Amino acid sequence: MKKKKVPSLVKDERLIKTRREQIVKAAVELFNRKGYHGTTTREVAQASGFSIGTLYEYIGSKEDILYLVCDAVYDEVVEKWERLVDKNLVGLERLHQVIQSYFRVVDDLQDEVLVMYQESKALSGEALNYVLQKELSMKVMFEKEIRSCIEKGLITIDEEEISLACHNILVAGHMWTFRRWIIQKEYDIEAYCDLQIAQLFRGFQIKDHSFQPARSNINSEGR
Amino acid sequence: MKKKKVPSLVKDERLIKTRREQIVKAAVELFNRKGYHGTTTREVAQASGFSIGTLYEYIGSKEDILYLVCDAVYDEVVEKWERLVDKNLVGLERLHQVIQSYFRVVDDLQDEVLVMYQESKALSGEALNYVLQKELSMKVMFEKEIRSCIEKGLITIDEEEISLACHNILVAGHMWTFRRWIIQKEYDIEAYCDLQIAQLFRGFQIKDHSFQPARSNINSEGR
DNA sequence: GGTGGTTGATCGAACGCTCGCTCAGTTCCC
DNA sequence: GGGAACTGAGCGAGCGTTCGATCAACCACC
Repeated sequence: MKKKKVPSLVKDERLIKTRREQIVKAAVELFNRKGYHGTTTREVAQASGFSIGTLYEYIGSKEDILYLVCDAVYDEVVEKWERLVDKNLVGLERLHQVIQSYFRVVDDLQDEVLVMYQESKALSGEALNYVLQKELSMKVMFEKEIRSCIEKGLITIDEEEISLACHNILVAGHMWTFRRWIIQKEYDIEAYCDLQIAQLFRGFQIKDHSFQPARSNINSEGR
Repeated sequence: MKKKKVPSLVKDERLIKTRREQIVKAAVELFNRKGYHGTTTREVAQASGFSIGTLYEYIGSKEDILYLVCDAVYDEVVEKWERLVDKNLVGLERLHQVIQSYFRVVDDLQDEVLVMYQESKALSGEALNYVLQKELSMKVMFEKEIRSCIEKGLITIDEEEISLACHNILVAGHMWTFRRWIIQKEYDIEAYCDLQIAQLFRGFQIKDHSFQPARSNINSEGR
């Protein structure tokens, strides 16, 4: 018995993963359009391409869907974000590009980001904390970049303003998706990004006089 | 027949108003805590102090409650706001104080503001547009103040940045309520207000060199 | 002052419906 | 032919909403 396929006691792990990805994908679109509470499990099932019964083979409850969505979305955002950041950059150029990448990912994954920020509050207990923690960790990423610039002597900024600056970046991204009918009519993402970063950088006393935040151009690798 | 009381064909208007205020007050608290979809009409009735049957004497549907809430909240915010603004101020001091007043009202009416921003999207059609229009008009108030300062030659700011600046103020207020569990741990409202205004004003080229945005102190009339 | 009638405010059981979720049965594929 | 994958009718709970019953206040009339 060399390769006797073990009759798995559990269901095929890969299938579970695939099915859950289908569910998440359908759910993101629905939650984005109708909200978590406004979406029924039947709708999720139908949009995923199977019956309500099958849906419940892969999830335990409706809230599980939201949890899967938030979890996946966060990972997707962070992963895409990290892929966009140019590892060769240092100093202010790097800080600039990290923020720029964040805005671009937010624009690229609008539906996902909106759900992550808006619907996660419907989660309860553990799951809610878990997701909010993930959100916080994005803020920490910005904080690290800013502190790195401070340590290198590139900028000066009041200690109490660091955290607020990071909040403002996060929220600026969130708002791009949240009230799109207002902002997105006036700006495209690159203009929005440039203006927000310019505003943010005015809060830094910049010591590196050679630094000039370049206007955005489409030089990032494709999405 | 001097004072013959006319048997009113319609219900007592004043009673309707009072009852609706009761309903709105209870609903704000519930919507804030559990969201619109997460709140039942029975809960609203009980929290308002009467039965489900009576509730429906004063509203037409559940969505009516949300509409009443959004409408009332907006008016309350604007009214309190206008009362806080010192009419004697002009120029940059006035702009500064208008923004400061906005933050103070937002802090004072946290629950209401959060519901206004977060739950209004559950409205449909006309009602949604109506509320969004009211929201937009708050932004316009800031815009007017900024343009007034520009016309007076007090500040210079890129035309395309004006709208974004106003938008950022609104969002900063929203953020104060939306992520209160994290932000309000780090700052009190006055510190938050000072820092946000400082950040905003860095975006203006200030021509009036005598202007020094005073640190907040509790000099406004009591709430 | 007592009485019967009218009115408007309030109540809560009940209705019809939709929801999240289950499970006995079917289909599909190795 | 056996088990994994899938189905959808059906369940009970809970939802928004309705409506006939109840109650207190008031008025006209004797």
